[in-house]
Amino acid sequence: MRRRDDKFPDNGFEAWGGYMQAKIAKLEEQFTKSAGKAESLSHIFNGVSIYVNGYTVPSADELKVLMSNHGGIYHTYQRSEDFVIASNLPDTKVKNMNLSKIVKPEWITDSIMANKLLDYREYLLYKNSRTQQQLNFKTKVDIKKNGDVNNSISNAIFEDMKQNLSTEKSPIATTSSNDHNSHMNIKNDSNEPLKANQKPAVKTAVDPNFISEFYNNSRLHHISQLGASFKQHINDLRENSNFKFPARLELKDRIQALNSNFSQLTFEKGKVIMHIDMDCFFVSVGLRNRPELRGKPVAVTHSKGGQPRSKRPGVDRSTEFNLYKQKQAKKLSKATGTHEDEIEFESRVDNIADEDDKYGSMSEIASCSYEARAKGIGNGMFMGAALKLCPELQTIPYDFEGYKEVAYTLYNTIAQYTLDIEAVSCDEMYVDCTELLKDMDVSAQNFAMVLREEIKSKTGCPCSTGFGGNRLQARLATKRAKPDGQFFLTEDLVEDFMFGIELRDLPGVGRQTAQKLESLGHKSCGSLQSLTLNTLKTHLGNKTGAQLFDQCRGRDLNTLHFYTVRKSVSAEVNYGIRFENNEQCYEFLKQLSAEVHSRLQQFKVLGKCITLKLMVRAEEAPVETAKFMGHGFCNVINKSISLNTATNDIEVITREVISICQKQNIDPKEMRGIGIQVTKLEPLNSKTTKGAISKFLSNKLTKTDIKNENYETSNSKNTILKQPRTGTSEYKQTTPKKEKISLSSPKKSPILGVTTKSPLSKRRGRPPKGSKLRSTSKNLINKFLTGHNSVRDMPYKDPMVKNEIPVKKPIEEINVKQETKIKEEKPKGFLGLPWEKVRELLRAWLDSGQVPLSCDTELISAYMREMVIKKDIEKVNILINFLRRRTSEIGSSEWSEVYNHVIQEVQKVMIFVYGKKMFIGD
DNA sequence: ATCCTCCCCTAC
DNA sequence: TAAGGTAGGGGAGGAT
Repeated sequence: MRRRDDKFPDNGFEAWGGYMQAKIAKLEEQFTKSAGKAESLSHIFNGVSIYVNGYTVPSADELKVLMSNHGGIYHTYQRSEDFVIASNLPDTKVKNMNLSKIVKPEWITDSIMANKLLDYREYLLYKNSRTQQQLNFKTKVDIKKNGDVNNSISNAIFEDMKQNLSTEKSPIATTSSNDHNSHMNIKNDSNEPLKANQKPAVKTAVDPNFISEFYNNSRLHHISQLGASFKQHINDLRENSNFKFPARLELKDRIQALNSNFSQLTFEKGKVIMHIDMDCFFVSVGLRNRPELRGKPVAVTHSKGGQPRSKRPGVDRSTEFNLYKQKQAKKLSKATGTHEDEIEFESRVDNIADEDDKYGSMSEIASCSYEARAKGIGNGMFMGAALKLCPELQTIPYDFEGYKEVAYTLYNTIAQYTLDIEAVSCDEMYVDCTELLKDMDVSAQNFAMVLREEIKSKTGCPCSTGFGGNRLQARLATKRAKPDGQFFLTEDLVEDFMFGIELRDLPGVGRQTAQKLESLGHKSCGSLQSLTLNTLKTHLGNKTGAQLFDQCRGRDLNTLHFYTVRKSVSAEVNYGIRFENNEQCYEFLKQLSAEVHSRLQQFKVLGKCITLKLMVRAEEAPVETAKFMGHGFCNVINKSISLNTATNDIEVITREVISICQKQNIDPKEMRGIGIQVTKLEPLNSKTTKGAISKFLSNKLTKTDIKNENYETSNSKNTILKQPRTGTSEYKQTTPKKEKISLSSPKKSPILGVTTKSPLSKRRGRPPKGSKLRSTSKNLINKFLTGHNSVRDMPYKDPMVKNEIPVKKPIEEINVKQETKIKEEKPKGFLGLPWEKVRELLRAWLDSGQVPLSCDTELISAYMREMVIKKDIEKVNILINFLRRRTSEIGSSEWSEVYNHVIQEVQKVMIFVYGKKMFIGD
């Protein structure tokens, strides 16, 4: 079934062929290096992809089987089942496989490459069907002239195809019924041959490959994905690190070579938090190899510049723009009490000319240089408006590969020295430098200087850093430092500094909040300080109000999060959505579901809640949108469905979203945007490792334990949630009986991924008012508890307590005993404590100078287990580090046993929840 | 009270 | 032409 093109590289398309040849040569090299077998790579174009050395890459299905036989996960690119290729297998594993049939993961690790290959395949498809035709060589010239092969390839090919196609019917459409043909991406609505003077219709979401092409070009998509990948990157680095940083030595050398002494800086609370951010990231990356543009106003955008276009029929920009403005005015008047007509505000659609005007471009500016900013241009602004402000504005294209490269360099540079990093986005992070600076015994100033220099020399891009005693201060300091600078917001500066900060510059204060605050008469932090906490809460809500109250004083209680856990997975497309009928809409939902499914797999999660987001043209809005293929002025509909069991099943997702969509009863012609979101996530591993865990737990739970009544049941299925009652009878007394869930209303454990819809809420509750924690207890923790804060006084926060959990009997387990009653007892008061209290408590316990009681150890273990289950493992990590340090300082065997026990307990749950152990340094 | 759902806001 | 994504926090208001 597979055909083969043995004329490679293509002789009629040198620039492109040459480019591909180089790429493929590189692949070959990698292949040869790892396998030692390959001789050449060439192409087939049967809709499958590349093949190696005369051996075909297996089909998607074959590859799936092959990979999974070796314990790997198969990946596709472009969401088209026929295009490969990547696995998550380690090299060694791949080497042991039949390599001549497998494509190594690193061959194609980037989407650009995948796209080029896809393009190439398309081209070959195309060429093959037109063997008699000579290609137009104009594209070659264009490529040369442009000098930017990477970015002109697709367009060049496409242009070429269009030109050739315009004289006859699409060759692809005629070749066969093979649906790979659809990759041609040339839409011909009428299915009639295109006339010579007819242009092919534009691509919309109806095109089978639309999603991948759109995502390829979407800056926001790239930013989002890349940002998320760094959160994961930091997680991974932390997990695999021994937290020793040999590079610090060399860094210290460089600092000492500076031979400059700075005074010791003091930051609030002795913390040194650094915020680091690349300066106009996209532009800087683009300027690396465009030195001639340095110092000029430059913007990164899709638009090539002010070439006026002819008007699309039906476009009515002013009507649409007015709708945006009205909506904004309405919102503001509601928020501020001012009359709609009296509100003045700036809108993004101000200053946009008509489509056929030279200032009419509605291409968004992703990033612009400081020279451009000086003229009033800003990120997110439309190109038309920007050109009005600065007609000499230079534009440069996106370079997503470059962003990735620079971002990785940035992260890996910092990660050499510390892993106390919170990734914010691909070009921005917070770093807790407290330990680092102390350990290296260097000044923050020197450290910043050398670090920034290193980043600049490695990436060719400038960055700025800000230092402060908390994340807010560090962030504001960075803003002050920009561009290409550093700033230290020391303790003594905070008050004055904050006074002058504009509210809009506070993180979390966006357009809406800023305008609301302005309507209250406040523009700066200094002025907002005159408002009371309650006033703020009244106007902005409890949390936001309190946050703002702190923020305008330079306070920030939020700590850095070094370890992040994803809470939702989604994919949406709000561009190019134009359906003729419901079938097209459902087909798109199917494809988008596939995208979401693929992401769920990628992140190894299942979800229980599926939300469909629809953007529908508002009745008053013109049918033809102001922005080409944009969504225009829309109403947004969000509808969600909660499943009984978490899933990542593509069929289920597709079925549910289509079902939701049908219920909305929307004219498909009016759809302008579609998104699918999956929430209430659970780790995929909790299901797959269930068997192993159970086994582990059964082994762990010896008969003696059971006899000793440490557990009230012999069934071990849910011991993960159970708190062993180690010895004392105190727990029994304190467990309020009425909280026991009777067997007659079976509830399932959420951690096993089989929670029914309701129990989460049901099983929560306060302890009965009268219930007292054993105040007579001799154990220290309880003394501490009672002495410090009576449990009843604590904000009793979701203790996740179940006293009794009926065990769901796995269907596959026939031998399981029938007694499914499990009793769970938890030291509720302790588990209800806020984390800070626990830390305090832990410290008090460790400093008590006494021999630890096992019941105290259990309390701590139980708390940490719950934290892991709640996926709050960052805190667990901190507590464990603290515990390790202190127990090793104490040095007694009892305390080290305490530590070991806690670790063991935590790891058990970690494996259960995350599928792997937590990294714990030594 | 405490939840859930839908919606808004913010950030990059 | 143009590529208006994605995740998280939080609030309003109804259901329980």
